[in-house]
Amino acid sequence: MKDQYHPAQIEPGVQQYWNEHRCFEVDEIQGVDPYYCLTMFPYPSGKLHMGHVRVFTISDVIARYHRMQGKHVLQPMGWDAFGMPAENAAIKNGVPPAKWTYANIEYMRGQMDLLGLGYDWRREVTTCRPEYYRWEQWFFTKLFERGLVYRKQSVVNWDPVDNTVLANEQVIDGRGWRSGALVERREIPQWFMKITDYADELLADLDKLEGWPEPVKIMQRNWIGRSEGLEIDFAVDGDYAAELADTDGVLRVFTTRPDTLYGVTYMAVAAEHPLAERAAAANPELKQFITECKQTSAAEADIETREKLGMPLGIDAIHPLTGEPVPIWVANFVLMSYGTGALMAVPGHDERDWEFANKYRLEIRQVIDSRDDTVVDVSKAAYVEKGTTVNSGEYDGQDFSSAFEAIAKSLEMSEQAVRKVNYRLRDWGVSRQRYWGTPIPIIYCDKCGAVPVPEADLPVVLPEDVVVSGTGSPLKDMSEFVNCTCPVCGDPARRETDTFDTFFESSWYFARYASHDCDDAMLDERAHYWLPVNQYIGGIEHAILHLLYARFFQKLMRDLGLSTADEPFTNLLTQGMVLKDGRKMSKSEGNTVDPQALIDEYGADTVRLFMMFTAPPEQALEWSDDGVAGAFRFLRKLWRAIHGHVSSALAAGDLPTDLSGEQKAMRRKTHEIIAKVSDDVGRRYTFNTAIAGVMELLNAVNAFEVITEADQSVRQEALEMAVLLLSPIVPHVTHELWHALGHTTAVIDERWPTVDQQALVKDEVQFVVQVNGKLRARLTMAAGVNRDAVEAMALADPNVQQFIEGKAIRKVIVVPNKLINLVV
RNA sequence: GCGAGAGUGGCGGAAUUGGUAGACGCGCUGGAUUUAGGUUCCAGUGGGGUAACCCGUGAGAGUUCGAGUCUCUCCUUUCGCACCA
Repeated sequence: MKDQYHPAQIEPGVQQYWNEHRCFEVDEIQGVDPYYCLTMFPYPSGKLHMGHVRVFTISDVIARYHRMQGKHVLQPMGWDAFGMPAENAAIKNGVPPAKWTYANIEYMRGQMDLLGLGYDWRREVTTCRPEYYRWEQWFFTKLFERGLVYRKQSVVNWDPVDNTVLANEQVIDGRGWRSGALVERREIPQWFMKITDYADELLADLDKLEGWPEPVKIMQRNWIGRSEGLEIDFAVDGDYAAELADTDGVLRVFTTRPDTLYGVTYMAVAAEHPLAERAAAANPELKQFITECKQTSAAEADIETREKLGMPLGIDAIHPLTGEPVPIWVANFVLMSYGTGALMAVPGHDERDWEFANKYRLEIRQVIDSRDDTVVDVSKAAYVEKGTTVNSGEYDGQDFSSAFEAIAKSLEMSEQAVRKVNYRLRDWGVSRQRYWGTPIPIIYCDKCGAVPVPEADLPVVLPEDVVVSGTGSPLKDMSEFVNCTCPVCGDPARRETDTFDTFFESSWYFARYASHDCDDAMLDERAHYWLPVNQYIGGIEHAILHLLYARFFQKLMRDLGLSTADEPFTNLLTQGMVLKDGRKMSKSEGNTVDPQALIDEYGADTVRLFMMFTAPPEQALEWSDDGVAGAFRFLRKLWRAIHGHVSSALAAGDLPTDLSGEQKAMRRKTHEIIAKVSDDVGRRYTFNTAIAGVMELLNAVNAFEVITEADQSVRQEALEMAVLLLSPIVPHVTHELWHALGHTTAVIDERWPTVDQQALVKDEVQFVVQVNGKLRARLTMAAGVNRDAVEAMALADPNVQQFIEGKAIRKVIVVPNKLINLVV
């Protein structure tokens, strides 16, 4: 054993050992306990950043820990390879996106290997390869046959100068990022998937996901946003049959509060609503207003944070119960994509409606009174609680549910309303007007319409040798791609040039790892062996979209008979970001730290240790150069301790049965730490406290004086345990140290240590004595001492006496083996 | 605007079930060894006070024998908001 720790001299050799012994290659062996540990696969952006290093290390530690538990562990890796950055790089450097992407993958894979990450590389999945995306094209055509996909008009950000669709990210302060032009919302036809058909199941199954963080489940519940209410039809005064053709000639709105129907004093529609368009045709001022309304990005956050503006259309709706005319307004906060793009406004009992009414001097009418003493004054603020109906004609004096029922029944009878379950969740628009993505496998024929590409003609291969200009997809100009024949009638036809949302690829890759090389089906029986994923790890930023889409796809794959699992991920760990100086590490902030330089300087183990020690995985991690140096120092200290131990003249044999007090204390510490670290790693995933525990153990070892062979044996045990407990986190150095401690086996093949309960037995405990909840003494007592004895000891303490002198003891609280509180 | 988190020494964090606030590490101070030092070792390190002790977990209230932990109000901040991945 070398007397100094030199990571550069050991890490390549250990990695070579893993490769030669194929340590991470796992097959579908029966009679073992499979464990599928998965990291969210990265976008190949160029080189690894600290966020990658963090999430990969967390996963690798979990995978290695479960391997030590005797599980048959699969940990695969792949590339979410389609996306905008490749197109941006192409515009900037003139390199085709494919070439850029493949080069990045090669480089990043090398970096992963340097970090000692234990992947089964045989299963690597790269989403931009036809072998991968052909199956999602196939899947899409199957869903088309089942009626789960459809095409409709939908809003995008339109750059009127570059004549191109922009992503929300490409809209900066309402302007196109390249042209600087004011962005408009524009409607174009796009493909949608009916995720709302699965809304109820996606909602209900959240309750089954016991291994998911509660906040993520809450966010998904709120995102799905199931609400029960009424869809109410308001007749419109005048002939608007054409504009309202979709809703049978009426203005249809959804409400969860039909009990407030008598409080409706205006209606509001979205700028894109046909009624608004119609009214604008005859009113230039209104037309101007609607144009301005549309001059924001399509992002909901932008729409919702704008100043609330509106204008009357000069059209009235007819109140379905009172027959009164109700003015219809266009308002910039009404979303065409939610509900029917129109709403009934009850300013007395809805905050947003109130603000709008207050601003435009619209009538505010109270129709709900409180059920307690609260004074309701709707001229001051909206009263949004459920209460008792007032000013509601024959429905007065009812509580929420009876008013709801009575009004619902009445309107159902007259066919002016239906009960409806509404979702905030919208169908998933999967079309992107971009080149670097999976071609949507659809052919447009003048005679036959939109026709899915037949299975025999799949994949629709994306041409990789292209020039990207930044003004729309190059596919549109490639006649050899666009021109084709209709698979139904054989007439000349045109191919769809839009590509899939990249969330499409990331919604099923976890399943493909199991069947990575299957070339005659999307998945095969191997998927049954591995799915569902036991542990999924990734950034909290994916809490809603990616995780919801992946859950949706799992259910679709199940319903197509490809998998049996209802849910894709049994346990989920969401990891926090890596910050520097309190800010997100990013190129634009100019505060990135290159992991490569750190690996070169300190070795992979130090980088891994720092990442795991500095913060618990769910929290944001603050970068610190000094912290990295500290992690390195700890590994050097461990190395030195073991070097000193094995260089001593004393032999370590079996542990003697008759131990001294110091030896017992050392062994107790060792086994307390095994118990703590096992809980921290296995149950709590608090790797930071696990490492702190091993640091404590090493401090105790260094303070433990070794004179006899028995001492040496006690120390041998402590050092072996430290090495085993750290081995998932710092696998290279522990591989070497395990050998140094005299073992011929590889540490990666060792089992996780178990606690010797005998070693934990304590003769004495420390009691905390409080007077009125304040610490006044600490007393050492025999373990298991009874309540009266504790009280007597506490009362006898001179410092305690000082505080209880002359006062009556009213109450005594004893927490066994821990604390006594005297209340005076 | 809506939804979900977070806030504890100079810094990262610990306190797992309402029970000793500050484990472990970084930094800093003093000392020893070496003096080539980004070496190692020892001691100290929340604030105030000679001390006994008092104060202290974003702010304010509340529940409790006891609150960093539970409840309410507020402030700050991070993430997501459907075309960033």
